[in-house]
Amino acid sequence: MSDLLKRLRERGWRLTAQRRVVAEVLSGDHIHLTADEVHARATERLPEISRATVYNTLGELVSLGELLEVSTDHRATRYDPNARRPHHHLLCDRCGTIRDVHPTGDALSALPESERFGYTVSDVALTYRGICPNCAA
Amino acid sequence: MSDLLKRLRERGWRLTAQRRVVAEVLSGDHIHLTADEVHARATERLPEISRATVYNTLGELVSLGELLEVSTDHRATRYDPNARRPHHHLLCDRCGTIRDVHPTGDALSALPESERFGYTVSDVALTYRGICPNCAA
DNA sequence: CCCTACGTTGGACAAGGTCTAAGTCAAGGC
DNA sequence: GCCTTGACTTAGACCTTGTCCAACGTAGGG
Repeated sequence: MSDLLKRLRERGWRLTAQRRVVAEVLSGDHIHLTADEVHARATERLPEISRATVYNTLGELVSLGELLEVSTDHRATRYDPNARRPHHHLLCDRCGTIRDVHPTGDALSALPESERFGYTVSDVALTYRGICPNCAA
Repeated sequence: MSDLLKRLRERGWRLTAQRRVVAEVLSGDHIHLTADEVHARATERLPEISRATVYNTLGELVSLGELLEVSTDHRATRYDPNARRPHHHLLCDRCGTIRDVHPTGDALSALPESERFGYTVSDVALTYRGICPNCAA
């Protein structure tokens, strides 16, 4: 959080109340909010913050590599603040809850050259699906 | 295709011209159309077919397990007719082209019990990202 | 303390998808 | 073959998610 803001300042970010609030709302583990949820929580602390600013800020954080976009299904994109540590996701099919997980092995190297079709492969996303203990009960 | 229609009849599907056309449009390998693309191609063969019917039919095929939804980013969901053979996807970040790929190993078993958080895990989706040879040139 | 370029705002707009009420038609029964 | 009926289709309104813009506000260098 403070770390994040510091890094952003060093990269020429102007530090506004809105950006601070968005960064605060996103801090923590296993946080995967939609843009609207970020906006709702930000509004609690800074009532006048606009949707456009939330989208702008999220977009900037994504291109700076501080935030990860997670698109699970065709609904709203979620944002994952845990972008600096590589990880994958475990998604509950019923309630949509997401957990960060760390499978064994390296998924990237599991794709043989013959299956790359000439692509330059740079990244891989793994999403496990299932039912969380809460929904199973 | 004919196989597909036969399976659907056996499951009580009423066989209409619209459903036939949607099934036809989707047949083939490495096909990953958006709902709108399906609608456009279906319209060539059956001009009056409506968007709602295309969405309905796609949704039904997905719940019958004949079609796979692929949501790559926040843009339109794509539909993959290759649902009966397990496979994963390789996506071009620039133009959005998707290829079906078959990595080595079993991604499902790569998630240790300690990383399952009590979830009943049933499925895993792997999406490789990169640049396709066309866009690289 | 001022200036100015960067940031924020609200509202209009666009794309993707869902819903509904009214009309149509596949297919089983005669 | 023809009727009947409930499943299917239709057009269009509507919703959600996300983008764009022109006018306004302000962080931070000088």
